[in-house]
Amino acid sequence: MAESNPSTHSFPNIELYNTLSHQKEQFTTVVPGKVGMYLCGPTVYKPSHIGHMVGPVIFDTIKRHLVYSGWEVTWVVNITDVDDKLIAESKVRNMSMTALAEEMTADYLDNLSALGVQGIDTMPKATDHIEGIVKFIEGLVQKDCAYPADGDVYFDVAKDEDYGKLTNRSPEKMQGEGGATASRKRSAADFTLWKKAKPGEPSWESPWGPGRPGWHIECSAMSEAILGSHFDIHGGGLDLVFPHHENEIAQSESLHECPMATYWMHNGLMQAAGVAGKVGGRPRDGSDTPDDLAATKISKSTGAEPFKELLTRHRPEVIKLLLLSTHYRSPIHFGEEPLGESARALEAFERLFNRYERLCGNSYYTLTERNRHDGNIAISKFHGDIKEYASALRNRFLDAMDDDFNTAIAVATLFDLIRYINKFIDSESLEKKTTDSDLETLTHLMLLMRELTSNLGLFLTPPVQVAAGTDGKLLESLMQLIIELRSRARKTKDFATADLIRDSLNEADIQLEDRADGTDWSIT
RNA sequence: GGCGCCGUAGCCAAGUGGCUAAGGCAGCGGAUUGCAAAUCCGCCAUCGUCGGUUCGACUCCGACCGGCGCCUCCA
Repeated sequence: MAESNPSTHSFPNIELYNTLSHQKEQFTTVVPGKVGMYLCGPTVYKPSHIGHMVGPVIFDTIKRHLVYSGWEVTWVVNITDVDDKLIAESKVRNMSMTALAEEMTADYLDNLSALGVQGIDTMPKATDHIEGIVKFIEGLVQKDCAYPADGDVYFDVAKDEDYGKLTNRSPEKMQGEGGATASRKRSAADFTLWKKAKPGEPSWESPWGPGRPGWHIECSAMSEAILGSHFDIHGGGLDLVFPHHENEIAQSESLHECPMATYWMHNGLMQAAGVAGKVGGRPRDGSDTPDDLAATKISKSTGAEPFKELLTRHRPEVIKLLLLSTHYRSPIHFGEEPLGESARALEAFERLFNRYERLCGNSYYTLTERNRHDGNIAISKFHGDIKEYASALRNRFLDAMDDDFNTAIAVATLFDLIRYINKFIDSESLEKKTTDSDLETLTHLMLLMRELTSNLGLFLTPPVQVAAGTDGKLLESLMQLIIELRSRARKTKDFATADLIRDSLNEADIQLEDRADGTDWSIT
């Protein structure tokens, strides 16, 4: 039982890729046994699209794996609720910035909830931390790392010796924001910490007059307030590496004189598939022009559809499986075609879950989600070849996750497990006769599956029924009737009628599956 | 122009200096089925091109070709 005491825990070796060092590093935490993790969240001025969901899904899985492995994790995702874009959009929609932010935050939360992203511990809003932000800027001004200019405050890049270390840039080579602020800045690379308010704009009092925070400062101030001046993991999309994270490092490390985060993790960006669902790369043949193959980043400017619209066509689980089938640092090939493939792949899991439920009477979704420690113990409940297989498969899965959270390999092992369990059911003819011992083994195998799918954050809750309520009952009884009639036809070898029924249902997207013990139906 | 990533089967996508280069989708053959569906078994790649390093490279280096991202708001 000493194992349950964090101070005596032995933690697995985890390696993760650090953008700062451009290589994989062994994971160690600032405070033993505890992990502080900060992910840059959305600016809430428009409904979120698929791109906004990548980070949360991936980091939810990362948190799951760390918690599963014994760490105590605090995960922070910020909400940027004050910003130029919010001000502009609230004018267009003739509403207050606060109301707009609340509406879009609610949209964001709905989407996270649909995707089963459950691990976020706190979601600080920038407007709740103005005081801390002002103090942060004051500290920088006092240390002469920043200077006020006509109501604005700028970070002085020249005072930060290692500015650019995250992205290998030097201030001299950068063009900077330019425009109206250029004349007030000492260097083009200097960036805004505090922005003077124009008449009518939302503003807060400060030593430099009324204004609002610049883009980067909130993350520095809020991460410090919640996680401390040096925490473990800072994450975000690859598009945030520069300038956002570079500037966060500059601010925080100039003020605190310690590393801001030990590990900087960045996820790949969504790519909209080009023609024929292709991603790009080398030309395939003379007929393919590069333009036809081009994949491009999905973003607000390319008119990505709101996530909620996507959810009307695709179940959250399908989207999640697609996201996890690619390594998090790679670009993700996204579109209707890949989503369709993901949906077909997903069915293999759900058919097995249904099969298990038919045999054992238990829903897969009620099975216990084990942690790593309990999973280690549970492996000993298998015997012989099955034990060998289960143990090897589980190790393959865990090795992949320990190696920079390689969910692509982890998912692949799951497909192997599906085949293995189906084979077990087939070879023992469990559909025809079962013994207690067989069912016990089957349940242990399914518990292993459960342990691993929950680690990824997959199949947490039963799929929402397409037809619910009274309509569902009506449909159910109609289907029972139709199946009964077809069954009678089959018994009298009237296959023409039986096939007519099945084909007609097929055209209505209802699929029948005949089994020894009856006929199942499902909506495709 | 500067910084960085990538190019693996029809499509998607892992991976390794040398045993059989994961897995998914699609396809083909077989078992099973009244026929299907599902399930199981089997088949399906020499890793953009050209050089170099090496006993040996798809994996390391170089050049070239092609794609993508960042340098401006962006998850």
